Amino acid sequence: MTPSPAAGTRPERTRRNSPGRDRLNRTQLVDSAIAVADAEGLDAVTIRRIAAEHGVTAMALYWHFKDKDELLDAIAERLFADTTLPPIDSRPWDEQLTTIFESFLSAVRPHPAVAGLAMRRVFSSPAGLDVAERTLTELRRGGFSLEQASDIACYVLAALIALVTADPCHPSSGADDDELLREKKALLGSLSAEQYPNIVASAGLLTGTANPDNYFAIGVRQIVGGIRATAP
Amino acid sequence: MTPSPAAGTRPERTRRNSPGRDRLNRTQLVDSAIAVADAEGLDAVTIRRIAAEHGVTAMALYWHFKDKDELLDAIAERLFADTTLPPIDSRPWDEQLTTIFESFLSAVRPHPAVAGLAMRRVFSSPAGLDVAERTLTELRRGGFSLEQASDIACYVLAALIALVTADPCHPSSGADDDELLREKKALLGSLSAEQYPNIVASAGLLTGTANPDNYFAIGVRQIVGGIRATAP
DNA sequence: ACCTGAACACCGTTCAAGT
DNA sequence: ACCTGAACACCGTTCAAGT
Repeated sequence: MTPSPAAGTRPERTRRNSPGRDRLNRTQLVDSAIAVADAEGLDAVTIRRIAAEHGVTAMALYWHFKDKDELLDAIAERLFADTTLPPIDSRPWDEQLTTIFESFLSAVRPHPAVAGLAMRRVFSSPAGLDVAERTLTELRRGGFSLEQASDIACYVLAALIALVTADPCHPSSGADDDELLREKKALLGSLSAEQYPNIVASAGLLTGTANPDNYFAIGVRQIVGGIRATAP
Repeated sequence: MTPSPAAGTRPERTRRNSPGRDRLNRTQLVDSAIAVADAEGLDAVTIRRIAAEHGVTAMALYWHFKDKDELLDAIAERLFADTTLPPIDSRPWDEQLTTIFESFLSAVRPHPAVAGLAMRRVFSSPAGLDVAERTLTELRRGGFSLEQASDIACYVLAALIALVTADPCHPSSGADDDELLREKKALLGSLSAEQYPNIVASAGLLTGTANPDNYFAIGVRQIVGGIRATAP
C-alpha cells in the first residue's frame, strides 16, 4: 500500500545475544531470562530487560508469551526438562528415589534464583508431570497409600527446592559483592558469645558451607531417610 | 512563620484500620502488611497499598521503614517472634527438636504467603537468632559437629518453610476463586491415564489434602526422622 | 517528630499500526 | 507472522517542604 522507503537504509538493530538467529523464539528468551536471573537475581528478570537483551522492544515478547507469568512458567518447565530421569530398573524404591532427587538437584542447583518457580508449576508441563509421576510410582512401590504418596511428593519437591534455595553458598541472590557477606559474618561473630554460643562459633560456617557437594548429599540422605522413617 | 489557616477546618483523614490510634507505628504497619498478604498474596503488599490501608500517603511509610526491604524484614521478624520456644527440659534432643519445629510451624502456617521471607532473614532479628541458636544447641546435643549442625539447621529451616509453602490446601496465594482450583483438578483428571496413572488417580488429592494437620505432622516426622537417620 | 506534594525512573500491559 | 510506538495505570524512592 504505502510506497517503500528509499532503499539502503536498514534499521540498525543489534541482536546482542544468540548471534546468528534473526528472529526470536521462546527457547532463546528463556535462555536469557535464566542467565539474567543467575547473574542478577529474579527481580532483574523483567519483560523490558529480556527484550533489551535481544535488541528488541518490550512488546515483542508478547508475541511469544501471553504475559510475564507465561515466561516464568517456561523457566520452570526448563528446570524439569533438564531433569534426566533414570531408567526404571530393579533396584529398591528408595534407591530409585535417591537417583531421581539427585537428578532434579543437578538441574536446579545451577539456578537457585529461579528454583522457587518450579514449586507451583509441576503439573503445568509434560516434563514436570513426568517427574511427579515417576516419584509417585516409586512411593507407591514403597507401600505408601495414594494419599500418603501425594502428600509426600508434594512436600519432597518443596524440600528439594528448599535445599537449593537455602544453599549457604549462595547467600545473596546475585548482587553479592562479598562485601555484604563479610559484613554478615562480622555481625554474627560480634554477637554475645554467652547468649548465642553456637551461632558465634559457627559464624563462618553459616555464611558459606565448606563443601557444597557434601551439603547436598546430606540433604538427599535426610529427605530419603525421612521418607523411609514414615514408610509402612 | 506563615499565619495559621482559619481554625475549625481539620483535615478529614480517615484511619480505616486499627481504630483509636492516631499515629502510625511499625507494629500496625506490619499487621496490615501480613493481613494484605494473607488475603491477596505477597504481590499485593505494596508501600502505596499499606499506606492507603491506613489512610496515609505512601511517603509516610518511609519515616518508619528505611525502604521496602526493611518492611519485609519486619514481617519475617514477626514470624520468628510468634514462635514460642519450649522450655529446655531433659527430654532427648530429637523430641525437643520436634517441639521447636512444631512451634515454628504454628506461627508460620497461618501466613503461607509470607513464609518465604523468613528464609534469608533468620539472623536479622533477636527472635530469629533465638530459634537458630536453640536448634543448633539440640543438634549438637545429638552429636553433630559444628559444621554438620550448621548445614542441617540451614536446611531444616528451609524445609519447614517449604512444608508451609507447598501446603496443598493453599494452592493459590490469595486470589483463588476455587474456579482455578476446579480447572486444575479437571486438567489433571483428563490426562492420559496410561501415561500418568498415579497423577490421574490422585488428581483430587494433589489439589488439596484431606487432612492438613496430618500433612504437617508427617512433614515434621520426616524432617526429624531424616536428621536422626544421618546422626552419628 | 511525623507527614505531604510533586517529581523521577522504572514496571506490566493494551491497542492500533506497521512490514 | 512478527514487531513497533504511544499510552495507561501502577511501582519504589528522593527531596524539599509543611506542621
